[in-house]
Amino acid sequence: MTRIRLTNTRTRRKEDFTPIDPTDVRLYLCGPTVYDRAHLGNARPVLVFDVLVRLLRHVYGDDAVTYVRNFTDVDDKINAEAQRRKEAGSPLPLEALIAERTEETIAWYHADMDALGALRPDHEPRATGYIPQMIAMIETLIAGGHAYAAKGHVLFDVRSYPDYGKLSGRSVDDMIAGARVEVAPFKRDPMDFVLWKPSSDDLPGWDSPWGRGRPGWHIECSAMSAELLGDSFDIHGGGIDLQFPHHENEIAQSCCAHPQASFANVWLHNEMLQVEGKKMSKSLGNFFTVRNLLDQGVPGEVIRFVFLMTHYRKPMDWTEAKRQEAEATLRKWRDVTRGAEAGQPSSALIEALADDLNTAGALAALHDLAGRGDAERLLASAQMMGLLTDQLGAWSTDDEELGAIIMRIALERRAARKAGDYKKADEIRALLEAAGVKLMDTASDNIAWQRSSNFDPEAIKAIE
RNA sequence: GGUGGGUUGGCGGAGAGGUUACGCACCGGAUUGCAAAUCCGUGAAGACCGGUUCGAUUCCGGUACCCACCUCCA
Repeated sequence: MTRIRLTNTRTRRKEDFTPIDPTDVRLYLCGPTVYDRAHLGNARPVLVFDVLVRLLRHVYGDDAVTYVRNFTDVDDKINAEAQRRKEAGSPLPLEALIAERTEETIAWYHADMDALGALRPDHEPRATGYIPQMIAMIETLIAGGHAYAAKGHVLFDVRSYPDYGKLSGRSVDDMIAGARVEVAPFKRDPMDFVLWKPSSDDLPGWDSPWGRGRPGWHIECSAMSAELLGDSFDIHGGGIDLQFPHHENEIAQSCCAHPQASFANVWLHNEMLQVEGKKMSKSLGNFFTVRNLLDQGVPGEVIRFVFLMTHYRKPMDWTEAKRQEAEATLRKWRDVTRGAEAGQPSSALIEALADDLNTAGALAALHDLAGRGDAERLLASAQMMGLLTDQLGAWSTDDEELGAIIMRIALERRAARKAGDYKKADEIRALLEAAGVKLMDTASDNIAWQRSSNFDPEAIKAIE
């Protein structure tokens, strides 16, 4: 059996992966808060876990993996958007506006991640569907002396959990020293965090032993992972920015509520995304969503390829140059594999992926297969990484009408060449090239052409 | 201030204490009416300063610079 190695944030080491139950490998990925379109950075953990799940299914079997990714649909940003619509004159009640917002955002998210070739998880729980489990867990924490109610809130008592801070390598005292923490007067310790908070009448709320209120951010993941994967499961992940406080708090809640269990054995964290060397932020004007890229005509498969070029534990830079390189490589590989049947994935590829998801190394294995013209294995291996799938291939097949136009122009050029009129032949070639079509003369006299990055259908039509 | 990570050839980007990463670009050759594509081939690296070692880009320490987190954030 393939030995999978993963870098575990909890131990800060690359370790052999040993599932709790090889017939049911269980993973949890922190999913989006559904208040707006997914930005490009949101795609990174999704793609990391997508490759991981494909690898685990390959090694342990298609039915031996359970993948959970949540939707956070209780959040003040969602409430704010609903409030905005209400104030803009919507006749719907606030609860309906909130539901409307989360529903449309989830549909966008699905569409955008589908476009990147990411497999849907086995379960996509929503926080609002697990409120009773959260309340039960909070009651357990209070009973165990790890949480306390104060002024309609329930807070987790970080001093009650000696390992608090272990995941992120901080001590409670260090954090207090330098942090700008909001210190509510009813907190026993400034680092105590909210498990439950009261809701005013204009906010969504649920009845609880502490009055009408809503859960804090972190408790949902603890409750939902326990419900769907058990108190102990294999892998938990997300962006490195979630390491603290979100994952630290999840560990505190889950381990105190289930002291006999291990919670997540392996913690995987991906590094952040940059754009042209800078942090993606609204103020720098380089903030964009997955949908923005798709709408600009960047195929989802190209976006996926660019992400896979960089190891998940390193900062990844989205650049125009990479986009072009990815597109050119994919076109070449799609040409090589056109009409081929998928064979067996190469062992070099599996080994690269099994070595802490070394997707860059795996792409090198694909380059090797392409170079040797091994179309069957290239196809199977690329598909292991979610590339060269039928689902993602539409962008690389050309419009028939346009193809016919190009063919007619190319035939005219061929006639000119045959007649020895190289001046005319070269002119036609230059015109096509300016419109993004590269012509290639072949020995067999067939017409062959490729698009380049400046491909422009209107310009091509204008030539004829 | 605290914590964590990074610095590899023109660019992107991996692994490994000693043997070619790989891709793109470049250069040389084959091929071509000329190109393109393709094939063959040559170059080119590991921030800086020390240490360990027969040998370090790879391990350890220090310095510089960069980034992230500590506040909603994947």
